[in-house]
Amino acid sequence: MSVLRLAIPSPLRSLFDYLPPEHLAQDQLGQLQPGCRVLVPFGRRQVQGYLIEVAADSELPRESLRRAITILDHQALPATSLVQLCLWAVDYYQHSPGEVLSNAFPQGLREGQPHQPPGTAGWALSQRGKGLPEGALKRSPRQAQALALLQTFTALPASELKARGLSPGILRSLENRGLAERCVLQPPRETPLCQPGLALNPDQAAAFAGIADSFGRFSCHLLEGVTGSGKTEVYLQLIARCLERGDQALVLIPEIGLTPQTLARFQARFQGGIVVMHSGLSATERYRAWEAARTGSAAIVIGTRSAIFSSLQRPGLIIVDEEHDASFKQQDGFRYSARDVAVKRGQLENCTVLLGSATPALESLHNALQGKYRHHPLPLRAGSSRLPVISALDVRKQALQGGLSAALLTAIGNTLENGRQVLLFLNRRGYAPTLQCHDCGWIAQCRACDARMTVHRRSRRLRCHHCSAGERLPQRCQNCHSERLLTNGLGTEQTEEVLCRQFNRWPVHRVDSDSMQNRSAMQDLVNEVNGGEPCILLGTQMLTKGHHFPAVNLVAIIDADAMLFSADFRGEERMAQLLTQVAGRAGRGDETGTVLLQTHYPDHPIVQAMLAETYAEQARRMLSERQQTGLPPWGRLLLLRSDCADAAAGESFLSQLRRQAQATLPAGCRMIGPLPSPLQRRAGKFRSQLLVTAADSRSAQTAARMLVAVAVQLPVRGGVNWSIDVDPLDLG
DNA sequence: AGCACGCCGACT
DNA sequence: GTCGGCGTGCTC
Repeated sequence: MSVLRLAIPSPLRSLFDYLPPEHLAQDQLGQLQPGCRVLVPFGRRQVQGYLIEVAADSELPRESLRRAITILDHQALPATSLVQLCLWAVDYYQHSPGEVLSNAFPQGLREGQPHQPPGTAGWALSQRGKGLPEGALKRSPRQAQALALLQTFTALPASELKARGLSPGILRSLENRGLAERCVLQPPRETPLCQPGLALNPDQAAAFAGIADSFGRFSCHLLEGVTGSGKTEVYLQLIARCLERGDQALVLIPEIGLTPQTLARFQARFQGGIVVMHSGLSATERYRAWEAARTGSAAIVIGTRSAIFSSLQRPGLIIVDEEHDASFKQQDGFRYSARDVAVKRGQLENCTVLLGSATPALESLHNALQGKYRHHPLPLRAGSSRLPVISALDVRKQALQGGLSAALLTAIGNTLENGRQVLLFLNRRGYAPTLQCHDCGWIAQCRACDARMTVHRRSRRLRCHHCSAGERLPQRCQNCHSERLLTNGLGTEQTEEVLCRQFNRWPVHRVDSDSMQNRSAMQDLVNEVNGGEPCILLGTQMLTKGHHFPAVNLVAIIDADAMLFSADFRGEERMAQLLTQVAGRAGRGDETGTVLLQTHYPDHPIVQAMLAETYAEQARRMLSERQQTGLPPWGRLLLLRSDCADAAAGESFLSQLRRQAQATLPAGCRMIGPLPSPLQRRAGKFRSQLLVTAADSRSAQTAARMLVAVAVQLPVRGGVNWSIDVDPLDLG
C-alpha cells in the first residue's frame, strides 16, 4: 500500500507519511511528482505539505497514518531539479524540509491556494459569435464595437478591451447572448530586443569567450574584476548570448537597494522580458514574477538571495554579482548561502554559474586557484581611468574635529574648491556610541543587551543597535542626577555637524539607514550626486555597495582603526574588501583619485598591506595564512547556537550535546565550547555557542548530521532555542 | 511553528 | 467560584 511521504512546513526535521486521498486511482498516484503540494491534517490543523516521494509503505503502523485531504497540484510547479536542489539544501544545511521546500513557492502558493494557470483573463468570440454577420447588433452599438474588435483580433485581454472603453459589463452582455466567452490568454514568450554591446578590451573578451564556450553544461567561473573594469558589460554580453541560445539568465544581487540601478542598466540593453524578484514586491507582484520565471515567459530574472530558489523553465546562466557580499548568507532560520546554493544549482541544472566581484571571498578565490572554478581576472580599468592612490594619514597627537584631522579637512576643502566630490566612510551611525555622566561615570546601557545605547541627537533619543529598545535622551544621569552628561566616541551624525559647519557652501549628504528611511531616498540621492556638482557624501556600509559616483575624487576612511582589531578570523578579509570597495568609488573619471586612511597605527601590518598590496595580493597572502591554521576555506566550520532567557540552561544544553556527540564525531573534527557568544545577552536572551572545526567538507557534513541527530532527541527544557549554522560567516 | 492541555493567581 | 497566565508536549 503506497504512502505519500511529505515535507511539512514546521521546524520539525522529519518527513511525515500519509495515506493517499480517497478516490485517487493507482495510476494517478504513480504520476505524482516530488514537489506537488498536498493538503493534509497535521495535529489539529490543516496544512500544505510538499510531496517528497510516493513510498511503498511506511515505517509506522498503518493505523497511525492519517489520510491526505487533497492533492493541490497534479503536476509539480517547481522543476524536478529545483526540488532536488531543495533536498540537497535540507541535508547540507540540516534544516527542516518543509521550510526549505516552501522557499520554492511564492507567498501566494504557500497556504493551500489553488494555482492560477498562467495567463491573463480575456474575451473571445463563441461559436455563435463567430457566425454572426457583420453589422449585427445595430441596437447596441457598444456591444457591436466589442464584437467587431473580437472579430478582428480573435481574442483580447480584458484590460485591453477596457482601455478601449469597453467595460466588463458590455462583454458580459455579449456573454449572456452567447456571443462571447471568457478565455485565458497565454503570455507570449518575451524575447527581449537586445541593443549592441560595447567593445570589450582583451581581458573582457577573453573572459567572455571562456565563459560563453562553457554554455550548455555545468561549469563555475570567477570573474575577478577590479572596480571599473567592466564586469557588468561582460555579464550583459553573456546574457545576450544565453538568450540567443533560447535559455534564461538569473542574476543575483546583494540587496534590494541595488535593484533600480541594476534594472536600469539591464533595461537599457534588453527591452522586455526582465522580471525582478525581491522582498519589496507585493504578494501579487512576486507571484507574477515567479510564474514568469517558471513558465519561461521572462528571459531574465534579477533578484536578491531568495530568488535562487525560483524555478526556471530553461536555466542557462546564473550570475552572482558581488559574490563576496555577506547578504547572500541568510542570517536566521534557514541559514543558506545563495552563492553556494547557486553553484549546486548549476551542477543540478547543467548550466553555467558566474561569480563576479572586485574583492572575491577567499572561499571563491580558493576554489578558483584550486581549479574547481575557472578564473577570469580583469586587472585593468576600462577606459582611461586609473586606480586610486591609497595613503595613510597618521592622526596620532593630531587635533580631531568630528573625527577629522586638519590634513583631511584641508584635503576635503581643496577637492570641493576644484569642483569635485568627496566621499567619507564612517561605519557608525548615530551621534555617538556612548552617553556618560561626567560626575559619576555612569554609562547608558541597554536593559536587554550587553551593549551601550547609542546617542541619536537628531531624534533626541537613545537607541540600542542590537534590539528594538529606544528611549528619550535623558537630561540627567540616571545614577546621580547630574546634568553633566557627555557623549563619547563618534558617529555619522556628529561628523555631519562638523562638515556642515566647516563647508557650509556645499551640500553634505549623510547616507546611513537612519537618513535613508524610504526606498526612493537612496535613488534620489544617487541621481542628485551624479549631477556632478561638488558635495560631501558621508556614510556607513550603505555607501559602499554598488553605487557609482563618477565625480568623487577623494575618499577618506575616518576611523580605519575601528576595523583593525576584530576578534573574528574574517576581520582582515572583510576590512580589505570594504576598503577596496570604498576606494573603488574614487576616480572613475579621467583623474586619479585619492584615498586617505586616518589611523593611529600607520605601521600596523594590515594598514601597511592596504597601502602596499592590491586586493588580489592580500587575498592570496590571507589564504596561505588560513592554510596554516586550517580555517576556511581550507577547513570547514559549524556553529551550534543556543539562546535562552536562562543563561545556564542554554549552556548546559550545548554541554550535553557536546558530551553525547563527542564519541561519534568523524576524524578531523574538533569541538570548541560551549562558550558565551560575543555580546552574550541580546534582546533579553543569553546566547552561547558550540563551534565545530572540520578538516574538510565531507567530515563537516557528517558532523552536522550527527550533531543535529543528537540535538533533536535531547530534552529541551526551560525554553532553550537552538540552531545550527553550516559555514557560518560571523562567529558572533 | 501552532495548538492544545494543564495547573496556579486576581477578578466579575 | 471562573478567566487566563504561559510551561510542556505533540504533530505521520
